[in-house]
Amino acid sequence: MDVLKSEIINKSLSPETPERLLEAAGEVFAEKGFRNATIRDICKRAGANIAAVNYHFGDKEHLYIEVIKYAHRTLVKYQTDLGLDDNASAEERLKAFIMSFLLRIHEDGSPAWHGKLMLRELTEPTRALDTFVEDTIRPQFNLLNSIVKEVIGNEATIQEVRASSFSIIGQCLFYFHAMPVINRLVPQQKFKVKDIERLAEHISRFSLTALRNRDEGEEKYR
Amino acid sequence: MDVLKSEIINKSLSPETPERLLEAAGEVFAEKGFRNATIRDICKRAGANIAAVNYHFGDKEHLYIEVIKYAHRTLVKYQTDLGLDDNASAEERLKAFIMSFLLRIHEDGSPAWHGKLMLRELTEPTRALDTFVEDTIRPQFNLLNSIVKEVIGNEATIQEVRASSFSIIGQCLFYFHAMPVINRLVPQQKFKVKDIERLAEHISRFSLTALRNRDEGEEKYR
Amino acid sequence: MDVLKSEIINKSLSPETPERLLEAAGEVFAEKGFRNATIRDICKRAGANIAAVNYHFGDKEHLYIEVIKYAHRTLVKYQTDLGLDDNASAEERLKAFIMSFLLRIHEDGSPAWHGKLMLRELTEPTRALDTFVEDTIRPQFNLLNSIVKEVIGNEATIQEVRASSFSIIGQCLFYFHAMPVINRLVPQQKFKVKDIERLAEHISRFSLTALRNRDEGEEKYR
Amino acid sequence: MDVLKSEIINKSLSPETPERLLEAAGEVFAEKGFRNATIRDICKRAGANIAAVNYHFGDKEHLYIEVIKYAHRTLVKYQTDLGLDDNASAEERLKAFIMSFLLRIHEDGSPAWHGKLMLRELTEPTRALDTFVEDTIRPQFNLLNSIVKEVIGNEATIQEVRASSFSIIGQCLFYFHAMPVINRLVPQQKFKVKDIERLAEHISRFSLTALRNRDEGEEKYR
DNA sequence: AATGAATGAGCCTTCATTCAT
DNA sequence: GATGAATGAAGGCTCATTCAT
Repeated sequence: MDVLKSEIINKSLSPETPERLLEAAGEVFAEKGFRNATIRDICKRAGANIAAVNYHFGDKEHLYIEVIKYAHRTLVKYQTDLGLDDNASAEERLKAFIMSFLLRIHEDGSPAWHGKLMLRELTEPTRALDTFVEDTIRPQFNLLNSIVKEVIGNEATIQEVRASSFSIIGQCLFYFHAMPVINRLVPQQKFKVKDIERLAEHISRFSLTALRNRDEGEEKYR
Repeated sequence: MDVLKSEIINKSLSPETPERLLEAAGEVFAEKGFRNATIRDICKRAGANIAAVNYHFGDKEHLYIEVIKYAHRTLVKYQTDLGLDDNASAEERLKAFIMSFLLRIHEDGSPAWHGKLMLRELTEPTRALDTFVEDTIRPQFNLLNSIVKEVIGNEATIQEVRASSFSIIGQCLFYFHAMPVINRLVPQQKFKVKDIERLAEHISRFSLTALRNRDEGEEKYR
Repeated sequence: MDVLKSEIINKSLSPETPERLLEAAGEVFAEKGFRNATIRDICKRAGANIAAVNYHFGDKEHLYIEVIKYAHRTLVKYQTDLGLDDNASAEERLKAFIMSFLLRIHEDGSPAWHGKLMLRELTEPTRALDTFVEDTIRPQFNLLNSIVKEVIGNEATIQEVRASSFSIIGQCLFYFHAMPVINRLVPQQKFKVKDIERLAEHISRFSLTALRNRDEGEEKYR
Repeated sequence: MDVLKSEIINKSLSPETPERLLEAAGEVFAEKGFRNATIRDICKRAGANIAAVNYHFGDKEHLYIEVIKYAHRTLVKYQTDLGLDDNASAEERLKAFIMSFLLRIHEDGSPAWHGKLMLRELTEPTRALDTFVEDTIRPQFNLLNSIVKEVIGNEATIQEVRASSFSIIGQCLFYFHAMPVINRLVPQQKFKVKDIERLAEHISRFSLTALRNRDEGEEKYR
């Protein structure tokens, strides 16, 4: 009986059904993927009726699209400049970018559903990917490109800049794509914020060293 | 009609049912994931009856496990030393490793199902991951670690070596995880073997530069 | 066509789906046994969709359990004292017990599904048997024991009482277990209420005679 | 490997495939019933190929029929007079009949598959029941009737005799039909040969007492 | 004479969706 | 505006049976 009561209280005090559905759906889609997620599960977590998804969003796919948009809005809201002042050096800005990137897809050291969902979208793209790329990813990519270009210097070709950006992003994403494997290869405790900082440190150093000494590599390999 | 004909040809000329099932299942599992793959689809592609999976492999999960093993066997079979002689330098071996790694998970420029399946296993690990890590991944990881250690020099800690290996692998994997996004960010024709070579070139240079000048980074960031 | 019509009538006038499912499932389980009964058949008889069982009862096994409980409730509801007044003799009560027992598992002279289902549960016990024994059978058994004890007299051991009760019940059950054989050994018309009365008469007489003259048997056989 | 070897040895030393199939099928049919028994299981127990049943018996149903016939042949072979001499009294012959009946469907205290199978045939008759009744049951029934008639005396009607025979058989069968319930009502150790003797003792006494004092019952109840 | 592979029908269950209120 | 009941299309799996050797 108390369960029922608390559910009712929850219902009246918490956000309205559509937002509760979005939040619940975000978790479930992130965890199970689009097809393996069930509407029943989502509705149960949201404390909503089984027909609520169809009622508010039409069908499962439209719910998914709205979740992607919702995730983007949320990310944008929490996006900060990480305390950089305007005349920070390119090196500082790169390091800040990496740290921000890592933090955004982690939360309490484990990937938040926003991050997980994006990773899914990379690996198993749906129709939502197009808007997702244009709204969320490309701005970030352009920002990173401009930083990289500044570090390398103006003589760098656009191809070189892009490839270097991908090298940097690839390093970051690896720690989320491959977490199950990493944990098996190098058993360790849970990933904490502390570890994210160390990780950002490593990736920054590795990448900056590569970028700054680019001419050396060029001599030997071209 | 052609479908029928090719099926008949398949049946009479191609390998026996179990192998046809493994091959078909590999494709489908890679494409759809374990749960979204249907036995009906697999059997149809293999030109086998719907009950064939049950007969030869017991159930869907055991089929999947056998597919993972089969993929491992196939990868090992095609593994080569890429023409390195015994006294190749660490730099040469690193570049060969990267090239081999990229080639092994590509086929005609797009990820072969062996590669795709492994990526899936990274992102959505199943019970097969444990053996997969030990049989397939750890040996490669150890090999890479030893190469990296030789490049950096003996003073490197094990943590540094591992982090650097992850940075290298991360760059490689990015081009498979994120292919749909890459294609949207930088529209291009299909990924061909030629592109893989250029890619290996870039990753090698980027990584070697970072490794060789490691002490510089250390001064500035520690 | 009549089938269709009666189905429509059923749907609108008859009890709600869960009860219709219980009733239909009772018949089918009784007739075919748990494993041979098909959900399709049950749903068709209940005029319900194939997914109705899953929706209302979870799965086939839970439906079965509920059918057992439902049968118990139904039996209890129809249980009467058969018009005995409070100071009826033990003999009268035994005869009433037998008559009631026979009537309860018959309907129009042939075993109703409640009865059949119980017989099945005896022969092929499922997990439902435990509760079935405690809820339905043991109370009846205790009642019979007390009547038997009163007829024999207080000097009877508990073992003797039980064995005699089993002898009585055995005679009753035989006419349901073995009906197909009985009909072949002694061809006759359908079993009617009239026959049940005659049968109760015989079993009562046979058993009472045995119980009342128990000491005689004891002399000769012990 | 040893398993394989011993199987081969078994195969060559044990009876020929058809008989091994009959024996195995008897066990499985008795345990699971006709429909729940699987050909795979039967063949595995018989150490035969999955296609052996169809090869030797045509199909599952014909195998079943042959099992019933086989069970009859076996029963007849082991049937004895239990050491009665020719001028034994009706009472002695009744007791012997009961003992023989109980023993025939038990073996080592638990129902052998011959017995179990017959019980199944009573409850869920198949097309095999007709021959089964005529070949196996009716002779026994006639024998019992003649004994009962002798005990009661010649004035008994045929209806009375039959009803009494059924009362006797019913008592016997109860201990096999209802064993799971009996064990729950009166928890006890396993049923041993000793118990069967005691049981035969009780049923004999109960029934003889009833038969001998029949006129008393008649007075009161008719 | 006997076998292992292969078949297709049918079962239980799950799921997104729709209906009636 | 919102709900619980109901739907029908698959999906995984099992089974008796047949095929090819």
